[in-house]
Amino acid sequence: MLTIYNTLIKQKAPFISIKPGKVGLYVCGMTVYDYCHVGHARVMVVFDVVVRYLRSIGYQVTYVRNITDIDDKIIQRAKENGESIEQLTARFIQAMHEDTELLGVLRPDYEPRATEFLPKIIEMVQQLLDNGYAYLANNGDVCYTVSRFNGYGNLSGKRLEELRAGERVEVNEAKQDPLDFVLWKAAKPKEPSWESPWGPGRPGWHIECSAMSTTCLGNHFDIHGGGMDLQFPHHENEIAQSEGATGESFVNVWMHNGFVRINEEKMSKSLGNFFTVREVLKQYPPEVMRYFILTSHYRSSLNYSEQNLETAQQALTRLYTALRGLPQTDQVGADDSFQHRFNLAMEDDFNTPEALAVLFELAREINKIRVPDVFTAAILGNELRQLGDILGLLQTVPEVFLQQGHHQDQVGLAPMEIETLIVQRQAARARKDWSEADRIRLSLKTQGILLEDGDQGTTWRKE
RNA sequence: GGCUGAGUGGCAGAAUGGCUAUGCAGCGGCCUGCAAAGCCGUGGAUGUCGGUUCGAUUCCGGCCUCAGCCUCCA
Repeated sequence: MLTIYNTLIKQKAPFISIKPGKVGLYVCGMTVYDYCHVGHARVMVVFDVVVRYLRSIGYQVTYVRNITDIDDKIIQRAKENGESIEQLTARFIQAMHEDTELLGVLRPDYEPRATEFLPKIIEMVQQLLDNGYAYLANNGDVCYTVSRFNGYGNLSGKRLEELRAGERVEVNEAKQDPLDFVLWKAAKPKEPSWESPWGPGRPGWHIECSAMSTTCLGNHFDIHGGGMDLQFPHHENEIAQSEGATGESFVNVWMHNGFVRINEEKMSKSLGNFFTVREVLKQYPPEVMRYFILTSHYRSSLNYSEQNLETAQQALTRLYTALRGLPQTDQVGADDSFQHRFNLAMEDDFNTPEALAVLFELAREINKIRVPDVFTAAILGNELRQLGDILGLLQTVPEVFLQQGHHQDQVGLAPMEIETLIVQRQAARARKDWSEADRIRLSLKTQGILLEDGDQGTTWRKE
């Protein structure tokens, strides 16, 4: 039985989908004005694993991950760059697709963009006005009346009085209550705008997600996900808007992933301490980054460091080493104890560190049995690949992974040259010229190439 | 200030009211021409002070420390 931690009730609970066998999942994607950083990568990878796992246990998942392509930051960045908003967002959407593809993140079933949903957004704002949850402020904005919505603060565990007591609530004279938030912003000169019953303007920050999610998945759907920082106010406001407009319950399960940290501090745009995905991928294979993300539970924080990526590389090397040189087979083993334990880990709120531990035990079993019984080892290898696939790992040809090396931009010897040296060294070994054999091995090692003499001859890999 | 979460071996990171996580690193052995990889074995941990209990790292309470949210942020 799959259990998922639900932020709404602050505990794990058995997952029961609204429609049997089907899951509607919406994840807040990116605001596209810059490259993906490691924090974005974490959201993408974590929910990719959620989708893969749900599908692996038989659910038909409709996965929606939006793109926010209109907001203050985008407008500002486009202005700074002297390019149009369309050019800017197109560029970063393209970049995001490149990054996620490298990371092995499957495309969502729908990838709606805010600017494609203006009619729906306007309709929802009108519904909120009609239902008495919103008002037209004297500056032309349409604002949400937070105090009218029962249960505001349930998701983030905040109470209205506490929020009011906070010193950091923005002051805006047009709002009846400082906590009210903007649904529709009246256009300022030279800003992009759309026609609406309240004059030209553009959507507020939260409404686009309400519009996109309910359109793609219906007014009431199963799971909504995103980073912890979206819990408040973004998701809190989404609930207020959606339920206020539709009159229906919005989402059953809210999932929030933890942050990526650097030196015990949140990685974020505003702190400027972020690494972009493409920066990191210059140094490490994408699968290493993916593995690194999955080494901690999705709700925990994940500390970004070179050392942790190194360790990830080594760990993945161990798994690929077990897979290396196994004969091809389609056979499935009779013993499914590894599979069972893997599933126990995953159904416990997607416990990927525990699931990875099972993978290593499987690898040990393969290494143990491969000499006496290579056939059984091959079957176990299949299982390892299959389980790895649920995590989006281990789908590379082992030789390719092991020989691609550490740093992608590193120029080294061509494989042909390495093979030639290996042949020369074999000859030296055959005539017991150990010093020559060791010289070749050492000279390759200084170039990051490790030679390993095995039963089947000498193989090489990069350090 | 309010609220939330966390503190596990050298590092990373799970789990658990009593029994071996796992990976990397260390140590010993096997294997190897020597290595590497692999296998076997091994050392080493639960912030702190109390409480509950036959027994707590695990449950409860205080304290300390850290992070996050309360403002744009995945």
